[in-house]
Amino acid sequence: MRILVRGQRPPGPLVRPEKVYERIYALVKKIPPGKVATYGQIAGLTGRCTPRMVGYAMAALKGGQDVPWQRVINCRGMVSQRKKGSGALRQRNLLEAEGVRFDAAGRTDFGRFGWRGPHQIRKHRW
DNA sequence: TTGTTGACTCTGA
DNA sequence: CTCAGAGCCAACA
Repeated sequence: MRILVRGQRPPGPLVRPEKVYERIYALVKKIPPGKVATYGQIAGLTGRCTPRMVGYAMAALKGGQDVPWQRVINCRGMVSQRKKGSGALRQRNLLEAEGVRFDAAGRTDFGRFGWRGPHQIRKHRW
């Protein structure tokens, strides 16, 4: 029996990439202002998808799609650094404008700003 | 076709 | 607490 590890995809076929992106974007749109979700959280809610793919979907976003990409951060509560560009700084500024606070180490408090999910999410479970 | 590269996360040391 | 290694897989050259 295969052990399910967070950060890795559950067994079973992946849905088509386009569908995955659509699902991811639809989910991200549900995150209310002032709240943040993690890549892994979105991946888990999307199903059959990995956190990396969520990050890739965010990176593939083009302007004018009305997706609040800034509300997706990594599992450590920090804004993920980009390889290129200054997107991370912009993301942090947008979040702070929504009321999300970061400590001196650049981390936010999931207890206060973490999104609970569309209805009920099962934390630490796929 | 094959390599390489990420806006990730987990485990173990 | 930090750090490295492994696993993941779509996009790109």
